[in-house]
Amino acid sequence: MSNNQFKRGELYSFITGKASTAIARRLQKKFNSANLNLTIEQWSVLYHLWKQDGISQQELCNASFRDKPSITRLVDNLEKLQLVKRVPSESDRRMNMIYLTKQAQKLQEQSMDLANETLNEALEGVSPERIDICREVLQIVYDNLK
Amino acid sequence: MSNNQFKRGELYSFITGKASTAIARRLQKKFNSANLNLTIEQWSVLYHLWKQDGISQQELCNASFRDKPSITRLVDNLEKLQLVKRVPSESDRRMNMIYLTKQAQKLQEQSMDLANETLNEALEGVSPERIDICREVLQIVYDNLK
DNA sequence: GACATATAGTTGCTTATACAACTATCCAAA
DNA sequence: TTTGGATAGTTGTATAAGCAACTATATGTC
Repeated sequence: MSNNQFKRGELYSFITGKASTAIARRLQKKFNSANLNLTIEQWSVLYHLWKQDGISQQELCNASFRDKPSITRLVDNLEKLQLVKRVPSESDRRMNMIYLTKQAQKLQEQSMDLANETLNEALEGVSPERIDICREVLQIVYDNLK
Repeated sequence: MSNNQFKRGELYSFITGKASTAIARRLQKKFNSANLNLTIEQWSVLYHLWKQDGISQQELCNASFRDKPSITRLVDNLEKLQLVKRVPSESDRRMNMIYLTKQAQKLQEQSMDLANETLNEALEGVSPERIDICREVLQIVYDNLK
């Protein structure tokens, strides 16, 4: 310690992700209050499908930075909730393409509003410039380690 | 969206904490390679005890931003690993004071070195000024929501 | 075409988190 | 001194992550 003056005391919270934990908890509470029967993790999978529907589980792994078993089980649970459907690929029978149901499409606007609301609360009092720097630093961290 | 120009696409990774997940995975791999039989979560509890030994489970909850059941079970597992001991408080019989064992004291230096190494890898190419801004933003986020 | 290798997905096991409900103890006010 | 509320910790249940081992399918090479 330390070629970049990182203070030991704050190192710890960087690793454990206290900030993102706090955001996720707040968002989960908003989901619960709105009677969206949905975990943040499930929502994060839907988020990628709202961007592009009908992608494979492997693509969901890459997009959501999760391993294959995690996606298998998240898709299991999302299927139970009737929010997605597994459709075997015709061109490659190893693959499942995951499609949103109409019910899931209906959730997009409300849940994204709650997510934006949460982020606004989280970032209250932080200037756009500083948010941008923070975002860039977190992106570099991710690229350095992924 | 958006009184602070937060871009939707990056909003998501802020919430899911991709950066802190990447850091934690890297550190866990270093622990495994070094044959430290220790999870990141267990390490984060030890971290607070290295700062101050003999605190209560409730104080560990506050320090590590976890709820009581999480700490109960982490302390359970740390006791099984013979890294901490529960000692009933004499002044308040509801409380357990948690003490490090000698074995846990030995882990401090090696594990902190690996944590610092991980952070240096994570933050490679980021200027101290930008790290500092990022740290401050994450602290504000935490304070806004906690 | 046969075979080795890679890829997509699943299952089993362990650890951790979140929430609710519970026990035990403490403390303060009547 | 009793009683009611607060606090410390535990337990049950559900969801999720990480890792290894597994099946099925695809692909490239001989």
